[in-house]
Amino acid sequence: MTQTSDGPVTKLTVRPPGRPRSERADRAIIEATVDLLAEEGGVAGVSIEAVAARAAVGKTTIYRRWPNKEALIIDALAALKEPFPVPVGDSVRDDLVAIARAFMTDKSDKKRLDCYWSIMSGAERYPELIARFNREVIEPRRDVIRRVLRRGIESGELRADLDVEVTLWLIMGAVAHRARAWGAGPVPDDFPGKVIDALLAGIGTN
Amino acid sequence: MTQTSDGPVTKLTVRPPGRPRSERADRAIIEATVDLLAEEGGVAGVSIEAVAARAAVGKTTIYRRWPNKEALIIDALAALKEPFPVPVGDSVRDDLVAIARAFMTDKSDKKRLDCYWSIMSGAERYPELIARFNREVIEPRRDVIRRVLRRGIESGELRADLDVEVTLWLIMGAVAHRARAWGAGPVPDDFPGKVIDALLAGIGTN
Amino acid sequence: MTQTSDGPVTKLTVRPPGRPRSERADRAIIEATVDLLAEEGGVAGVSIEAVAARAAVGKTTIYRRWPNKEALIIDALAALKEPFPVPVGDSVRDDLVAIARAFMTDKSDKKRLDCYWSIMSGAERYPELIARFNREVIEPRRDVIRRVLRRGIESGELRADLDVEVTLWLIMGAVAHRARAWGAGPVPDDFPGKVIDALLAGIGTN
Amino acid sequence: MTQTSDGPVTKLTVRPPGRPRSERADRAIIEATVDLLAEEGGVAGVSIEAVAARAAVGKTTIYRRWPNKEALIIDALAALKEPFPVPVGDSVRDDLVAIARAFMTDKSDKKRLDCYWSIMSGAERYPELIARFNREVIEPRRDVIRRVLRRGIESGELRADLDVEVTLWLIMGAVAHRARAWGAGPVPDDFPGKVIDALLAGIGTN
DNA sequence: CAATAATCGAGACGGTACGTCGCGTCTTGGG
DNA sequence: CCCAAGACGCGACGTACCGTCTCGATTATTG
Repeated sequence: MTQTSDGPVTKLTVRPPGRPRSERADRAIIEATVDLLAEEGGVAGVSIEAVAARAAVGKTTIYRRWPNKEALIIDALAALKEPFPVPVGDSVRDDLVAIARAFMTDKSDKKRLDCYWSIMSGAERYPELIARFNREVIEPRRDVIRRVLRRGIESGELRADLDVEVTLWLIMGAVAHRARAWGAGPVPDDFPGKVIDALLAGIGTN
Repeated sequence: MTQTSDGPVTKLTVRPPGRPRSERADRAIIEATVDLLAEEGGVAGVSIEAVAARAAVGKTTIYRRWPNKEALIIDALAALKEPFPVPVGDSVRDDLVAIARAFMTDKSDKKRLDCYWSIMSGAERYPELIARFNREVIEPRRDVIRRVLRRGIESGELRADLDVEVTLWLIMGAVAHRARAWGAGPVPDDFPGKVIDALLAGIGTN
Repeated sequence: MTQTSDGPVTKLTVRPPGRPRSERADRAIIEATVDLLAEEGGVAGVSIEAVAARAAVGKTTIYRRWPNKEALIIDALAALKEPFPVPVGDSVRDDLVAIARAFMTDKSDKKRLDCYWSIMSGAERYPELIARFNREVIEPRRDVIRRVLRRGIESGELRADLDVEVTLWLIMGAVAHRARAWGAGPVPDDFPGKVIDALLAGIGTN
Repeated sequence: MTQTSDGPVTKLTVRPPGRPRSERADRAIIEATVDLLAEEGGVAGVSIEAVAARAAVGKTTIYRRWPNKEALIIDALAALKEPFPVPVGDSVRDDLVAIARAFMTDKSDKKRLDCYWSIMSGAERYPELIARFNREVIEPRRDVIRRVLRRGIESGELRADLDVEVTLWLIMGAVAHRARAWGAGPVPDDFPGKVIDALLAGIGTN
């Protein structure tokens, strides 16, 4: 820190010497990575070489920023992450349906959904990736459901003795598994509603 | 079935000419495949090269039997597959809990469960694999639940207007997702019971 | 040595197990190397990648045979080496002229001459290369001149007190330097004769 | 020639605006280049990167002065170039021997000789370099020999029908080739004398 | 003295080649 | 005909330099 400044210091980080890293390259690399992740359908389909080619960037430029493919994809993930609003509708039931529907079809574009599952596929080869993905993308969304459930308990719409975590697994599990559609065809439009209603009413006779 | 033929039985199956394939190799390959699938935690971790090395077998010996990795793993899967009995207990509730518990922890060893999830992870890189896996391993187990649910409807233990398929997704989803335990730690012993009870009673206040 | 043979052993080397190395690849690689050496005009112009591409061969196949570029070029050199006949003409003078002319223009194709100088260029970056080149290609040719000179001394055509090595440097030096034609244009046809004649007669007045 | 101007002399050269180029950098770069040329033993061993590192200078500082490596080395060469006096001794023979010896061992240090051959090695990868080197360093020295030869012809010490150019190739070739000493060890002290004497007397028996 | 302008070192840029690894396939001699 | 061994062509890996291109900082001269 070479400044002898007086007054409130505002510059907390000094720019390092030399040519600064190109933000254009940053963006191009992340975009190329996300595109390949969605198109190739899996972490394995994303090669640094392909990313470099598509981003019109030298491999060096990628390796200067990320030590390996996993790290690159983790950061590309961040580009997918975006705040998921807590819905506050008239009823908890409608909110849960809305969340389920959003999660299954993702209101944003197809690319994002493709990436989600591409990442889940690669899974265990890239444990750090899956961990961060859960922490930064999945868990926030689980938390949204958690809040709605707690609101429901307080408002009396849901049972007071509800086990929130168990309910979370029921909702997330049904939604995520069905969305994956392992050979079961596209998700019917009324599926989210049916799931939540079944869950609310229970399947037992009293 | 290679028979050693005794007595007057006419030869129904002719042994092909040349050296017969080594059954020792067959077993070693399948075992190595299953081990790798469980250990490496993913289809990608299973390379023909690695299987051959672990089975102490030439790569040719593998490729003579299976056209590709996918086919090999499918057959290795069969080694894991075993009949899943339809439980007929005193109550449908107990049966469902038993099924859920069995599915999550699997009666047999850890290896089997690891393989299940390794395969699910591989996902769309190996569509044929996942398809056959669903058909031969998953669907039979879903069918067991289906039967129990139908029995519950008939016996009056479950609601008459129950949507069986939706219920299936709820049970299977919760169970499978939780078993995968994406960072959530080991499955508590009472989890299956809690899930089924929550589902039976419903989470809404009538 | 696993053979229990009787009689005179002829098989001195047993073929190693596995698929034998492709002689076609051997040839293609050497040829591609020589071509590139001649065309690109320098060791630096020969890249393993380019050799592999031109020979329609994987890089692995090259690296399996040679540890690095230097080693490859050394062996490619051997393909250029071919016996240089000791001329036995009517006079030592004519023989020397013939040798000089052959060395400058090389009776074989242009490619060989290009390679010679390409190798000499790379020189110090590849000391082992230049050493072997001298030993296997240059020195044999020097030896041819040496023999002719000795014959001349015996026959009385050359001075008895001739220093053979010094004479060698004179002949080889003039020839090689002029052939290199550092900006001096193509070698005139009568140059070899002029050099040898000047050398024979001496430049001094008695 | 940057003059510091004194007295009434009108300014003939105007110092350009802005920060003047560092003469320290100039010197450091040239010195580093010469050192690398001698040490690495070849044009290829001289990389701008290496020069910049050794001169403790930014690469920009080099590229601002010279458009490419070739140009840099050409200028570095100039630092080596120094007038080569035409010897006028008692006899042409002694003069030739002196020149030959000087050329082989070079009065100045080892570094200079190393550079000479490093440059000659680089050859056709750097045609402009070799051309200028010949023009500015080699040819002047050839010219010195040329003058001595002409003087010898006039004085009757050398044959009147002498082909000066051919003789030049003989002397320069022997000297240069032997100095390069491709594996032939250090140059014996009496080599120059022997070469010139052999050339003067001729190797033939009249 | 402030403005101007070319310099400086540092280091990122796109690119090419390196030598290595693992893939799935092919091709041997021997059992 | 099977088996092991291992070479084949291929493609991606991560590294090292290359020559070029910005940067902020420095250092002279000029208005």
